[in-house]
Amino acid sequence: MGRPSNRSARRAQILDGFQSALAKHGFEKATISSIASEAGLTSGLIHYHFSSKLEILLELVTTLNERLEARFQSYLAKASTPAECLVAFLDSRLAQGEGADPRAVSCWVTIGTEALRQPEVGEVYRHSMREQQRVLKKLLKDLQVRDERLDSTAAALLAAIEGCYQLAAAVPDIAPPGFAATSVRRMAEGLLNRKLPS
Amino acid sequence: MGRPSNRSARRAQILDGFQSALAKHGFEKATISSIASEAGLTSGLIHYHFSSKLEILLELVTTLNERLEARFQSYLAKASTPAECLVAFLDSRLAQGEGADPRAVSCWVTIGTEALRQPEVGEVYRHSMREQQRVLKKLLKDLQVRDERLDSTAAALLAAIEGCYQLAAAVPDIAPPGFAATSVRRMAEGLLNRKLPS
Amino acid sequence: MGRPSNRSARRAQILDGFQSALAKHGFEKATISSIASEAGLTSGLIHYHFSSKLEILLELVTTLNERLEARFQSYLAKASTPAECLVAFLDSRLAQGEGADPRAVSCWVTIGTEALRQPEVGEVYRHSMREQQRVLKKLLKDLQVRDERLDSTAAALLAAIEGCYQLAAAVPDIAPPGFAATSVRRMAEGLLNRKLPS
Amino acid sequence: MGRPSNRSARRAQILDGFQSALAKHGFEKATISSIASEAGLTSGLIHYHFSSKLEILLELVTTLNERLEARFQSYLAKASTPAECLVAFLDSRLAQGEGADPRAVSCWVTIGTEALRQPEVGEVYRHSMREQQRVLKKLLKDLQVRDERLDSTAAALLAAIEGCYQLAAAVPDIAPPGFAATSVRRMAEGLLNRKLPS
DNA sequence: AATGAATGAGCATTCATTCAT
DNA sequence: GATGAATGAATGCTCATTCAT
Repeated sequence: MGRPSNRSARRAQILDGFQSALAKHGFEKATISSIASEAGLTSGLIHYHFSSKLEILLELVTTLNERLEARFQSYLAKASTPAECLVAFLDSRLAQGEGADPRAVSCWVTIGTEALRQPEVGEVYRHSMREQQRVLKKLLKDLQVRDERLDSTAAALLAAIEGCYQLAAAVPDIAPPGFAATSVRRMAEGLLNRKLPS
Repeated sequence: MGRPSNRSARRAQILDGFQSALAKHGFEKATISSIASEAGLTSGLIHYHFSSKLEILLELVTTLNERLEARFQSYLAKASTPAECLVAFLDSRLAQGEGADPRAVSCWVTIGTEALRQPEVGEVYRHSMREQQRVLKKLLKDLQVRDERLDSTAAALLAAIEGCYQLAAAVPDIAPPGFAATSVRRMAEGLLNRKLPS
Repeated sequence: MGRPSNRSARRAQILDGFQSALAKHGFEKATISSIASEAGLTSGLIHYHFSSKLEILLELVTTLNERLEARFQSYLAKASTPAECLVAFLDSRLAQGEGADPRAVSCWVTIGTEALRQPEVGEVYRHSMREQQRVLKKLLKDLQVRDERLDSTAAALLAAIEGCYQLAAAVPDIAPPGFAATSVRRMAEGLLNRKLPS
Repeated sequence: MGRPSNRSARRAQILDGFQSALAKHGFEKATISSIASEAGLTSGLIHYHFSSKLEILLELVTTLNERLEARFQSYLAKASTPAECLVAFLDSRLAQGEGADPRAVSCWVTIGTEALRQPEVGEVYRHSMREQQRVLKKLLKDLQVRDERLDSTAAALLAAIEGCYQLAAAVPDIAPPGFAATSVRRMAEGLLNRKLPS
């Protein structure tokens, strides 16, 4: 009956190689053969599993989103009050330690820029940001944030998070490691005009 | 005797074409010929005035920094208290209206990603961020921020600004235009634990 | 499994095309596409098998050296006395007939000039000349040449050979074809102050 | 009446810059602007005085030939016997000391290779070699060399000289400096089957 | 005479993608 | 599934030459 399919394992392997190449070289310079070599495969095989470089990028966005969501759920498990839930969201994005992934941060920053050029990347990036905004708005609503402020408050938090990614990737020594989670919590306090649990 | 030099005018013209190409296509795809065509010049001339594409990028960073600094000085002229000075800094980066330049924001986001790959871009980008941090720390010190918090507070504000740039460029309709200045001021209030003038 | 490699055959084919292009146009003007067209291949393929034009040149030097050495060994097989061995060396470099290769001579003259500019070419060219000098010195020593004269005698013979190449390539009708082997043998006699077998 | 013409001085200055550039970079890479910069002039001026790079090269050949001829005449002034005249010829080409010019040697080697490609360079190079052969044949005839050997003997001496140039330029340490004049005299002795004065 | 801007063709090299095996 | 050869378009950069001043 032929050999068993290893399709999904190979695709994961390629995604992993792609992340390394993307973090190191950026999208344009993450050549198929650099991806292959990071993944320990030959270049011809990449196109057997993915029809184009863009398709790999799009799948990576999905993967990264799923990982973030999983991390959020795991933080959420320990939260009970609405304030703790918001902090869980922020921490799932910014806390150091288990689940933190500098390579993924680098990739995400790169994807964010690529979103400016490639319509399809823009689409999935915007979808991701809007989905996060939707989640945040629900959390903020539970914290009694007024409706007309929900959009901009959520957007501001997302901006702060993305900005922390950018700084972490590009100027890592501008502040002590781990400053991001604390600082964004404080910034959230400013936006909400109330204290949040630490 | 001899033909008069138009070097600096041409370089400015090329920089302008480069900004357009960079904002539209990103660094790799901002080809010399696309830069030339945006600038209304021939491609050979680009390399007559700049020795490499990288050199154009580096000069653009300088130019953008100078423009930001000039905008800051103009806002500063209307500020008197330390709190107003801080707001002047934030507004010079984020306010809509005179001096706001969406194309420059797009370029800056792209430069920030390019800083992850090209050492020389990384160097000037980090220099720019550290210089802004230095300025911010002085402003924060005047607002009685404790010394051990200066670094991370300044870094957090820079992160928020960079994040707003990213969102403005990639997901412009995530919040009403102009939300950034207001939101970052509120986030600053959270970091400082005090009100700021609007 | 997988497509069988034709790497070494292709590399040989490219080397052959390179020799033609080099002999006709010189190094700078032996463009990748002229090499490809001499070899009956497409230009992209050249860079699939060689990382740079320089690498092709360096490999050609190796090839030419090996061919000369092989020709020398074949002449040597018929030699018995030390004098005959020396003549075998000279003939392997200069005799017409089997193994003579005007195109290779042209290439070698070009390589000799390229050795003046490109450090890596200079290195392999000098290595080749020194190796030949080493061999010659051994032959000369067997002919009782005094130690303090070995270096300059060997160098003089090499100069005479290289000069014959240059003349053969650039002014072919300055003397009857085949004059070189005889003349250099006579010049060797002057250097050694003794007769050599013809 | 305008300013006085400096045409010939400028041409000489350009020729000098060209020699430096040619010796350093070879013909193809001796760019107009490198010539200009070696000459301390601006690039536009080169084409005011010479219509093309090739024209500069051709003029350089003339200049080098004239210099060699002058050196020969100065050596000849001290010669009386036919043998001394031949030695004067060889020494004018190879002796160290006054009039020796390593840069010119480098240029000549380069010109000799360029002669293989560019018809016009080939023409003047061959003309130069044939003219030298003509002179040599006269000198050899005075030494009683048989007519049927004149061509090849003269060619062999020219080959030895050109080969010494090549080695001096490309492998300078292959033999002690100044070995060339002595060695070529000995080689001439082999060709003539008689002693020559030292 | 002299300067330096401008042109445009040409080059080595890269790379996503296709395809034969 | 897998390999690696092959293609061909694209790109940054170079440079002789021309020309306006």
